[in-house]
Amino acid sequence: MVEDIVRRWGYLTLGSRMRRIGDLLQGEVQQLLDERHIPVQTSHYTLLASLDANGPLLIGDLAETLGVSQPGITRSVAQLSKVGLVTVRQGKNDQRQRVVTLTARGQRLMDSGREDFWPKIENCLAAIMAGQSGPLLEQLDFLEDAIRAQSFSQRIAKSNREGGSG
Amino acid sequence: MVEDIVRRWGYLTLGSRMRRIGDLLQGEVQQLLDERHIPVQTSHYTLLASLDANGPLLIGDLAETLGVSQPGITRSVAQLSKVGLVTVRQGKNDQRQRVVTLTARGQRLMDSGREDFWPKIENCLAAIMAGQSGPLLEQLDFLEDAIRAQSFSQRIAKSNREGGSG
DNA sequence: CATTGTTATATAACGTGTTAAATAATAATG
DNA sequence: CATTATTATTTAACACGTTATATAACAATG
Repeated sequence: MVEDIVRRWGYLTLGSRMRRIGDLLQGEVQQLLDERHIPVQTSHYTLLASLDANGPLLIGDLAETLGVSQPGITRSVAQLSKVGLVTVRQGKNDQRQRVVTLTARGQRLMDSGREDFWPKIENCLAAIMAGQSGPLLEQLDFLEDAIRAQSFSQRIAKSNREGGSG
Repeated sequence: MVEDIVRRWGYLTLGSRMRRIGDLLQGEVQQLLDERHIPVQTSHYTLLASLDANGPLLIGDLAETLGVSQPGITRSVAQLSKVGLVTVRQGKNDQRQRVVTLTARGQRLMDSGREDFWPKIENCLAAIMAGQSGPLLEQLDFLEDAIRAQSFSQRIAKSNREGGSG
């Protein structure tokens, strides 16, 4: 049996470790989006949510808000525009600028997300991590195990059966 | 001023958050590798380290150990083989298998890493995170701020000046 | 022993991030 | 006002992960 190097080596491989857990988490969220037939990639969802929170933004502002590079935003916006969730128009005073705005459909998506989808994820992770307060590496072990043990989808279904509203 | 959505939204965006910090960390390690003229990508380094720890491994074993997909390993091994850090030979009994082995040069790289490079990273992160034991999100805030405040390279240079051996 | 299934690896196609260089609008300067 | 620098965005090339599928060797079965 071969051991999981990335995990055992602690800080030395923390970078790989965090990316790996990040991927896992994004996968879980993607599954939830797919189940709800929300036609969006997890990464794009964050972009839409930023527009929902801040109103129309420039490409550069989005890059700054989301902490990714500008070319990444250009590509995401192009895809979201193609599926009709955002529109892009030129800046009024400065014609270099591109202003990205939620369409009515995009806005509806965010409205329902705010009410239903977002709290579910928030609760799910809050429940997993409740009471955890120790060294980072231990909390990461715990989180990774928990995600692999039961999907968010299952957790949410279970909490619906038990609690109703939570 | 636009706020950092990924950070403020806590658990909802934890996936993006962890990937982002993972990328940051890998970038820091990459910088250290570059400074030492170690001609390897951070991600490849883990693969080499696994071979160092476990001895020769099959492609599939590497995938399992490192927690990445098998095609990813195939590609990494091809690149490492091209730069002469590993060799690949066919399995003796089972000709489908490919056995990946460190070359002498690869082994030397790992030997020096074990003595010099790895402890530096370990110490660097241990120093940053020393005493941190609270909710995951707070520790992530702390870690991200710390990395952005001072590079690993600077931290290590500083600790060399002060402590000598640490 | 030809056929069929399984296993180990490779290849292809894609997603999504990056940096570097190109483009085009604006601002600044002689 | 022509020229040069700066800024906002796009395009291109690459890194590296994924999943789905192809290939080729091995194992099992009639």
